[in-house]
Amino acid sequence: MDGNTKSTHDPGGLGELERSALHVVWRLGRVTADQVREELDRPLKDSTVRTVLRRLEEKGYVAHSLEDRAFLYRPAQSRQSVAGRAAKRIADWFCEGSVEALLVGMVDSRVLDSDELQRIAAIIARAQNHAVRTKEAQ
Amino acid sequence: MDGNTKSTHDPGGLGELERSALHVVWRLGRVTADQVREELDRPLKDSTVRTVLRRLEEKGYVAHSLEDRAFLYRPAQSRQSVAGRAAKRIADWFCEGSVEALLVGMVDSRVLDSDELQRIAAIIARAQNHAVRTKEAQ
DNA sequence: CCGCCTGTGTTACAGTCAGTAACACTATGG
DNA sequence: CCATAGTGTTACTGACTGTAACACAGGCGG
Repeated sequence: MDGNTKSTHDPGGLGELERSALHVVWRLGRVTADQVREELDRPLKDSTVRTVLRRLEEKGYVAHSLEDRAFLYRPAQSRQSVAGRAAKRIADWFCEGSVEALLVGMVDSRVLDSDELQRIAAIIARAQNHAVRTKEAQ
Repeated sequence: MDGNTKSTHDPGGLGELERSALHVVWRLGRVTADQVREELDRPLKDSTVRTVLRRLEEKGYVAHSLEDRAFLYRPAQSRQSVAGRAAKRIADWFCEGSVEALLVGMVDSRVLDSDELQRIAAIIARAQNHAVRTKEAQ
């Protein structure tokens, strides 16, 4: 088992509890471990939640600062960014990196409707243009 | 502990070797375990590859049939389908199921360019319409 | 001044999964 | 009837995650 096989796993993969905790951090913005614990449906010990948050921090998903001698966690990456890069990984894994192929796959497997795709593309384009114009105007 | 926590993992998640093997199956279409082994860069024992293929079958990614008293593996799901549904999972996990939000995230995190998205959407729409018209014509 | 409360640091264990492979078994052709 | 080719079974290891206990430190009320 030479073990050199390099992180056999999805790097930065998240367990279910880790995702739930991350969601809480995203939702509330700045939270203590205890607040996270309260938000989670499962009854968990304090130390459990703190461990999860620490691991999330090690993985770069959240960050913390000391506020009033207590840890305040906050997101280190936006939901969007995480989602976007996760999608990119999927494209890398199954579409040789082609995002186009991924979109085709989504339409193909009825995860996404072709009309909807066009609609969304238009919306995004508009938002983008608007942002650009707004920035240029300043 | 209690162990009821339901598959703490990415369901249907694939390891690196499993993905590689699956790619070989997709590429060659119908293969024996030994052919897969030859295609893989890593030097692996026959039994290793057979185990991987068996697990891929258990997970529903490939299927096999006996041909000339040897196992011939073939894909059970298309690359597209797997990619599409993997993307859907990402949307479920990080975008509350909204594929739209996922696409926004991809543009946002520069995985996908807004213009490119529009271009792709147009291409897919054309392909779709063409397919529909072709089918209707028959 | 001292123990208590609150919050952090550290360590650990069990379950699951993926990578890897040895060994046992069976049928088939020579 | 045996060698060979191919399948079935079982196992071990390391990583990752869920889960938590226990230990430690610094203010605060008495």
